[in-house]
Amino acid sequence: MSNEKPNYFDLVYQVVREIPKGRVTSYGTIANYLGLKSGARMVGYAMNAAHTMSDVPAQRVVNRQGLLTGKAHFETPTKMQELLEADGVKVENDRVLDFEKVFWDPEKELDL
DNA sequence: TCCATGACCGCAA
DNA sequence: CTTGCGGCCATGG
Repeated sequence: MSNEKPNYFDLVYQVVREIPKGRVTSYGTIANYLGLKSGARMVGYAMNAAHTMSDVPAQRVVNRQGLLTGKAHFETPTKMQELLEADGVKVENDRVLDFEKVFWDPEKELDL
C-alpha cells in the first residue's frame, strides 16, 4: 500500500536546513517551493515543532515583511535576533535589515 | 469524532 | 491608501 504520507513538516525542515548562513527566507516562499501555495500557515506551524530539532535554523525564517514574527516562540524573545546577528544578518526593531539582499530564494539559488 | 486555532499570504472592496 | 476574509495542513481538547 502506498504509505505516501507527505509530511510537509519534514519537507519544510529540509528546505530550512539548506538556508545558507547570513540569509533568510519567508514562509510563503518555502510553501510555494514545496507546492503549498497558500499553506504558509502550516510552514510556520512546522517551525513551532522545529523547536525540538537542532538542525532547523528557524531564526532564518521570517514573514513576508521580514518581521521576526516567531521571535516570541524562541527560548527568549530576543534569541531569534541574536541568532540572526550571529549569522551576519542585522536586525532592527524586530525587523531584518536589507531583507531583500539577505533574502534567499530556493527556486533561484537552490534550483539547480 | 467534531470544533477551533496557528511563527502566514494573497486578493478584493 | 487601508481593512477584512478565505485557504492550506496539522495538532489539541
